[in-house]
Amino acid sequence: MIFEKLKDVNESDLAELLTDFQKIMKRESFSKKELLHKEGTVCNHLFLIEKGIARSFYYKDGKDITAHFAIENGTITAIDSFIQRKNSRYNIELLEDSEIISISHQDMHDLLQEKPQYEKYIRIFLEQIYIDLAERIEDLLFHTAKERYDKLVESTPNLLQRVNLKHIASYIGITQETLSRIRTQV
Amino acid sequence: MIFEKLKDVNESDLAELLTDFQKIMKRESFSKKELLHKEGTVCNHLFLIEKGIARSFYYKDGKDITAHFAIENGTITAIDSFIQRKNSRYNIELLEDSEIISISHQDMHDLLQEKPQYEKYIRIFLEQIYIDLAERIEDLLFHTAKERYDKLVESTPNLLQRVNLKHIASYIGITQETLSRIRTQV
DNA sequence: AAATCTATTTGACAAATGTCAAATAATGAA
DNA sequence: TTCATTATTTGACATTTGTCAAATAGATTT
Repeated sequence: MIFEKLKDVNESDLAELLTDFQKIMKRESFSKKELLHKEGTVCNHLFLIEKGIARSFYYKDGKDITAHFAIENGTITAIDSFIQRKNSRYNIELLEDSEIISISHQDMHDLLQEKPQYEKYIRIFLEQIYIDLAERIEDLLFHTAKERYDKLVESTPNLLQRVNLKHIASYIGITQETLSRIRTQV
Repeated sequence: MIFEKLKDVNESDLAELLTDFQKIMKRESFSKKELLHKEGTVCNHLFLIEKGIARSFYYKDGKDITAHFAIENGTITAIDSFIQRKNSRYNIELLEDSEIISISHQDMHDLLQEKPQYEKYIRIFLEQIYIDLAERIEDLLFHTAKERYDKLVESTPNLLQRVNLKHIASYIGITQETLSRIRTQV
């Protein structure tokens, strides 16, 4: 299932939506370290990870900060830019050789114009990612670095094997050294 | 303008939407300290603040944590519960005597069934609040407590005069004592 | 395998923030 | 106004996390 966030919606409606979305999806292979999106430009695509792993990141005081990871069946884009049509501060980078499906903003916009009944699913998608984000805020506010780390490991067990420690560290808002120390604690 | 987040959309479309939404809006007066929503129940309303101020909060290890403030023209709900139709961890409390407009989930659902063209506006609304939330995450991750405080003061200057320090402190993720010290620094 | 590059860990110390208790200030009720 | 309650500030100290430098471990290339 590609639109992971829509998995609970009515299946027959969804089938039609998928058919229409298939038409505007473009599948492509990319190598590790390639950028799907570069900062300073408007992000015109929503990416679905079919195989592989991607992260969005940006630079804060010269430091590379991971904002989001996406693995198989997940989605990623420079969300602020994709929504607001303004230049993005984010880069999107592949951390493994990957198979990526991309949907252009324009195509999606056109499809929604043509079939406004799909707005509902976009709305549901947004609701889901909003909830995810709200949970992340709670996490940052009310859990220690160790708790955040444990929670991430639990929710995405094999992320650690696939991603550098420094990316995990910046994602949970701590330095690499602190994360290293946390891991060795019993 | 009540739907603050929709202010950039096409005005003629919006006028019709507003007319329809007016029909499902209920205006009510509440006193300071009243709860618009109580934790442990499903939140069935979206609230618009016409006059006054509200906050959503919950308890973490016995401590009262503010998740969100809403002042005039803003919206508030127990968003996780409103979206997912499950019991909420949040309470919504009024911090002043207030005039509140409420929209029931059911009425909104029915209206969207009847006029699916409005889905688009809900989508835009969600996009906007998603961006707000994403900014809040960046804020928490990459700004010091003092920077977060200054930013809040700048974005909502009179919040301080209207809200207890402890609520501001928990909102920006620090203790009341730390906030008190931050404020006296030059 | 050796050399090189990259990732992770460790040490020593500094800075930021938290905790708990108490003092002071502000507010609201009698 | 006075008293009682609530809000804010301050002090002393503990804990968490950051910074910078160096050491070690692991991976990749030759």
